[in-house]
Amino acid sequence: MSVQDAPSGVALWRQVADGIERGIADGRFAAGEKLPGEIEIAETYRVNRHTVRRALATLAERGLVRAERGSGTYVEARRIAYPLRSRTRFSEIVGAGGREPRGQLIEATDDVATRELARELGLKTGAPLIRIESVRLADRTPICVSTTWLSAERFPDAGRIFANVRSMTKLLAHYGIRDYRRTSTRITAGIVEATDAARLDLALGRPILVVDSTDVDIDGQPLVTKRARFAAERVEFVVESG
Amino acid sequence: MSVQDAPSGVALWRQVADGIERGIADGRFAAGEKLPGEIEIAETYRVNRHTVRRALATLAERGLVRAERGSGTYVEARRIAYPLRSRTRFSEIVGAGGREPRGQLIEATDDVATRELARELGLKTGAPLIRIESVRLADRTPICVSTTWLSAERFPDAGRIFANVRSMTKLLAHYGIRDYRRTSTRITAGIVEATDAARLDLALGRPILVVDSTDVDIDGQPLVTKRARFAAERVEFVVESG
DNA sequence: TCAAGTTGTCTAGTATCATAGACAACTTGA
DNA sequence: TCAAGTTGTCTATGATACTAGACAACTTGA
Repeated sequence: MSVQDAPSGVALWRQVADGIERGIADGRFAAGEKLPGEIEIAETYRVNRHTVRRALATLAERGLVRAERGSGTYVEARRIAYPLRSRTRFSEIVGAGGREPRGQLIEATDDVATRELARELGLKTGAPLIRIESVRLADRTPICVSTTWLSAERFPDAGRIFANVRSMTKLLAHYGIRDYRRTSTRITAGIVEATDAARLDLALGRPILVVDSTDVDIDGQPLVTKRARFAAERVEFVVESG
Repeated sequence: MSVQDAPSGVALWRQVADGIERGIADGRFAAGEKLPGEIEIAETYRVNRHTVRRALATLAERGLVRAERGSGTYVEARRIAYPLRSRTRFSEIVGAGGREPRGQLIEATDDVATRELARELGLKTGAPLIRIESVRLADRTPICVSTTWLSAERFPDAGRIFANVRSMTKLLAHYGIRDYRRTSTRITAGIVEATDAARLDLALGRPILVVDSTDVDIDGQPLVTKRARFAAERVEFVVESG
């Protein structure tokens, strides 16, 4: 960072990494292509080569690029990079500034906990739940459909409230929950089902990525659990540690 | 940061500041309301009180909160906080991860440079320009309409290309421009005109914020200049130094 | 074979980040 | 008036970020 700049709170290597990742995401650096050399990148961003190396190291760790000694660094990613952090919520991915984007609600209905859901939410099998179905778009292209379950006892009227606020963060805030984090993200794959195929505008028989995740409050108490189904041909997950 | 966490590249004080700002933006902390005490915030985020103080200091510097010694810290912001950084571009505000959002194109036409536009773009009066009209939404609410001018000589066919890529970053990338920054952001106010009122879904006679800005490439060469008109009752600008 | 260009790995120094503790200055309400 | 709670300021310490320079190891193409 130059001396005269006010500290942004975002490390330089992170700014460089984000810049390169943006370049990959919007196609300036195509899959398989060679990135500019570390020295050139350092000059572009006006930082030290070591800072560039740190940025590239994080991208390599996440599988977005691959460094070849003596040759160069190459782009590995092929689809939309979809970061999964321990604090991931859609409003954070899309960031501050504008209002948070909203999952498009399909329906909210009552449900009861299977043994799986009960274990995930720390409830008893058969406990009353609220089930929310929603779809998420990027550039008007459906990216995923997801099902969210909450305890109907802890969050009475959650379906009606979600229909109004249409945001999980606001829904939780309505119950006094200021902050929460994600635990136990599990990723599998499958074949799209008919209803999901229609919602995703996807042909029958196409592969999907299935993501099961649970959000807990700051004390570790489970709040909501979700199963999201992504069109595999449109996204690529990048799991981060932080 | 706890010892076991991987470094995120985002300073703790910045994470706390972003969290509080998000709380202000989505209404968890209403205007005029008192924030939790510094010690309580520190416990919520599990950081030192000094770290919280640094976060609050940046928010205070930007006018979002106001600290009163012996009493507490109070929320000042009233509308959507719209950060204006020297590197502001919409894709950065909205962040990485999803695809970048796109300004909704209204029309792209030919134009010629007035003396004002010529000075801003480093061209001669009467030079051929391309004018792009677009509207920007947040949660389906129109936030601003903007007019963008580019040199028709330097960026031939820019209107047609923008109609395809619908993104200023991609448009510039198409001409080999990897990086650019914003200079000379000027903010004034006015009364909405009829065409803008319709596009903003705003009643006639309502106030607007007018933002004139110019983006330059990494060598300081002017690329594009814009005039954006914001519905004043929906946004609040926060000019940052970085 | 060899030169040029690339990534990998050291050392070292400065600035910032984050924690920790203590106390002052001030406001509020009992 | 006074106690409790708040923000403001100071010192101190260790960890991390960033820069700087040098050189090794390797790939590519002439």
